[in-house]
Amino acid sequence: MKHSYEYPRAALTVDIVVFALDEDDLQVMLIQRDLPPFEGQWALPGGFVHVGETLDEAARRELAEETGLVDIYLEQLYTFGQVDRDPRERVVTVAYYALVNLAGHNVRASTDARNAAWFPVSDLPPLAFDHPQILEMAHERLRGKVRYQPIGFELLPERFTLRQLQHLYEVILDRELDKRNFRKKVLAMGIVKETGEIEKDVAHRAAQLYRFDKRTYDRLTKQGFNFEI
Amino acid sequence: MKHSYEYPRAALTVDIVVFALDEDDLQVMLIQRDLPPFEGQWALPGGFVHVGETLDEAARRELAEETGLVDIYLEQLYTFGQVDRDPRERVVTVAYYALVNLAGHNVRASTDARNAAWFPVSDLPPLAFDHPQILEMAHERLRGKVRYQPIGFELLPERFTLRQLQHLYEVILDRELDKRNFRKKVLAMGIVKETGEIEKDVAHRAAQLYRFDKRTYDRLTKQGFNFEI
DNA sequence: CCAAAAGTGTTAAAACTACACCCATGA
DNA sequence: TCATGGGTGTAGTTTTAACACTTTTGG
Repeated sequence: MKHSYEYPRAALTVDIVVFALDEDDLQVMLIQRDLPPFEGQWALPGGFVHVGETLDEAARRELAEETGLVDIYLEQLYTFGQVDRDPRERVVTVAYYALVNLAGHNVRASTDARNAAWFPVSDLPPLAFDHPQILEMAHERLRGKVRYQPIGFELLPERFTLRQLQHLYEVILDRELDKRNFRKKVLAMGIVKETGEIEKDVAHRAAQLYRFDKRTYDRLTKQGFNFEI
Repeated sequence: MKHSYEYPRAALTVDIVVFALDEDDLQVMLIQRDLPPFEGQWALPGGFVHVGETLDEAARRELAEETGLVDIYLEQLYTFGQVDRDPRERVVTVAYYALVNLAGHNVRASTDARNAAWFPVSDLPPLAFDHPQILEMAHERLRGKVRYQPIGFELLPERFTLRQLQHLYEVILDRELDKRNFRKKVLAMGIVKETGEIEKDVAHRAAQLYRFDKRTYDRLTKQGFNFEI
């Protein structure tokens, strides 16, 4: 207890909503708590911000420590400061959301005796603290953001089929899209490029593999473009 | 110095970017600092978050204390946590932005021996801390948000002319809009309603006064509508 | 040869853009 | 009567939405 201040101070934490996409669903990574409060319950990965690190650094550090995820897309979401959101004391948390492609990252199933697991956003266990609210806001932000920035690509492997891309949008936006119109739109925009390769080991006609063309995207973004699908 | 913790803690503040609209410009309210660091320089209104209040409450309280503004549109922007953003010690700030209509609010010119004043965003004085960065992000958010939510109405008096509304969009988006197309679009959307009243004391034909129709807006928002102008 | 997904065009409706003149008012 | 901004319509273009069949491949 060597650190004293004239006025009481809130503790500062970060919490991260990590999204990934599997065959059918948008998934979220949760950690099973091994300490009170909410011992045994599921919660978002996160932890205290050190006094010598930025908020982004804290989020990446906690993510690495608790889930093993590194080098992923990460963006600040919102800061939650309800007075009683933590039963122990005043804790303000800066929430982040992150996007990963399941193929490219090995997720540690368990770390520090903690249990980490993926859950579909449509079927979540009870969550600790105000984490349901944080998760809901992250999901809404993802739905909104995907309309005017192609961040969705972060959820796919480097090479992907147009079907995968369409599926991604259908899952995030929660509605069906017309295949022909979707392809027309995406190809006309020029933000994906053919790789010349095709899918392997599928029990039907193999699809072309595409990659995200960041150069074209960056150019379009500066002019302010609309990614409505 | 009675408040002790096991680990060092960052101080937590709020800062608010208050936008208003005058005849020609988008304006921002600034406060002249009367204490070091940056004594005498202009800065965003803001201050420390008390341990017993939420972040929103802190922002509204500081705004009332420093500028006299109450009951205005206020929304959280982003949390800034660079380690060295305050030269004294680690300070994390939760930034907000606010929108006011100049007609409806009396702004205290000076409070607590502080000096408060409006500056056009296009011509700002040097600012303390990382406040230029905060202000830039707030401006960008306003530009972006105005495209899919009619928050711009907060900058106008309750009754306004379509010319005023168009001018607002022109200032925020920083480009000229076609008068006929603008009117067509706004009226077709149905989010403004005629009041039957007309402007007074103008040296030309008096314009119809309209008011924002929040009911229609709320209905449209739920269906996810597009306010691109 | 069957199942499963890939791939491909057209048409009608809606939305958008560009553009110019007369009107009402107060000074 | 003049200066100032208010108010109005149309036509060409672009964008969007709806819609079904053939092709390829592996099992």
